[in-house]
Amino acid sequence: MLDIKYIRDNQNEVEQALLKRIDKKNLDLNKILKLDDQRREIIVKVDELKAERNKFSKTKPDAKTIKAMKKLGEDIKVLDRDLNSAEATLNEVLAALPNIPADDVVAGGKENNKIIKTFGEQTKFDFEPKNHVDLATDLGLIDYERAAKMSGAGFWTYVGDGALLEWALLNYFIDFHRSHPEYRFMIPPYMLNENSAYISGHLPKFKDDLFWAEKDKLCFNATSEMMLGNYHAGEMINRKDLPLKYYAFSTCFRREAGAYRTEERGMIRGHQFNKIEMFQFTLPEESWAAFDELLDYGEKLVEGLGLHYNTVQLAAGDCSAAMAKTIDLEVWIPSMKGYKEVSSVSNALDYQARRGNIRFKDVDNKNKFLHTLNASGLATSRVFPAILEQNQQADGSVLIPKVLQKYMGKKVLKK
RNA sequence: GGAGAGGUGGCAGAGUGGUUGAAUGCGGCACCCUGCUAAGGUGUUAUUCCGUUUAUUCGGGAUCGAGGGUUCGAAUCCCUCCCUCUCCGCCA
Repeated sequence: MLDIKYIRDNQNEVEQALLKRIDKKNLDLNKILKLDDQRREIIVKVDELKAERNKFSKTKPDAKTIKAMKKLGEDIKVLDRDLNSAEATLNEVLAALPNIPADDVVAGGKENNKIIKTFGEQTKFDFEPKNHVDLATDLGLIDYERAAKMSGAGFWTYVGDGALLEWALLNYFIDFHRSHPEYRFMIPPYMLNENSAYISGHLPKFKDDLFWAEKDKLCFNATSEMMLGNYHAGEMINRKDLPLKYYAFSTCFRREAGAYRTEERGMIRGHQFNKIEMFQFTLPEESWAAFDELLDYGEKLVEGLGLHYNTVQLAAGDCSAAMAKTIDLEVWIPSMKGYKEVSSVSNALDYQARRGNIRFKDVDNKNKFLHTLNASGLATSRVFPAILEQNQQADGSVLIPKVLQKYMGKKVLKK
């Protein structure tokens, strides 16, 4: 959520910045400011009437005044209703506006994304490489068929060494984060209520992409970012307690309605996957340094596995709406001849904090919104296939990355 | 799921229809005093919106879990919902 006052005072700058990420035809700040004018007009009127009423409500009024006040009360009620609907309308259009992109974020969509770092190189095979679905099936790591039988397409079951590899990855991630003790480990609930999903910015936009427990009005989290962002919602954080750094494990659930393409079968895009998420609540002046830290940690995690990946700075139009800047880590999947996101490092500035009303008392004694950042650290569902495909051998076996060997008690996955 | 109790300022805790944004205590902050200083005194101490001013200020509105209602007037009465606690039931 952007600050209406800021838009009021900086209409041109806001407009220019937003045009980097959305189409002119979808942007009408004049309409928003007009709604704001209407809102404030009503406030002035209704406040005047209420002041009048309050004058007489301090003591017992006489019969004549009571009659007059009754009329006044009715007028107030009407104006209050007008005000409520004016505010609701304004909020709706305001909430639909995306965040203002950071200065160094270029305009345009996906086509303007830029690789800013490459680690390793594309694997050269002197044999016909398999895709990860065949590898996982042949090695007995993943059972797609029985998972589909139990739960439907888009689910899979980790089996034997497959389950151990998944577990090893999570342990590797967690051990890495444990070496930074200022980060606290969290295991949040995996279901959340509508209000929380709204605050995290996933409602109303992603309503159809979430799984719902209709009867209980709860949805399954699609990323623990939804939970971590809400963790301090409505709170006033002590300045000296900032930054607050967390990493959380959660299983994530996504309907991925209509998202399937044949090349994305297997584990690339599923209804359920595991992820460790990093999250920070910071002082405004410190959020870009925090961003660099999160990016560094994400990169180290992928590099530790020895996987070839690119660091990609997203153009404004490709960042999700709440984010001022996003850098993706994309790992090489040989069979797809493409790179798939394993981590997304983002700074929301005060956009999420405003929505969730998360503030701190600053040195000037004013309450201000803090900044929120998140980054995967990491999602296993893209790393797992990358390991299988990048590390496969001519005989169909797969070398286990060195850092995972101690969790698995072996160095190779074979039949 | 049933029955009961409760949700008030940073915390504890008064307040059951009218100068109550809210007593009192604790905590915080500022100043003062004091040669027994981990003491004493005085003052101050919520958020947010609108208007005005824009270094500052001033005027007004709203907020006692949330939303609605009754009333000239609601922290206080009524309804719905959420949450906490106690007891009972259920518990793959």
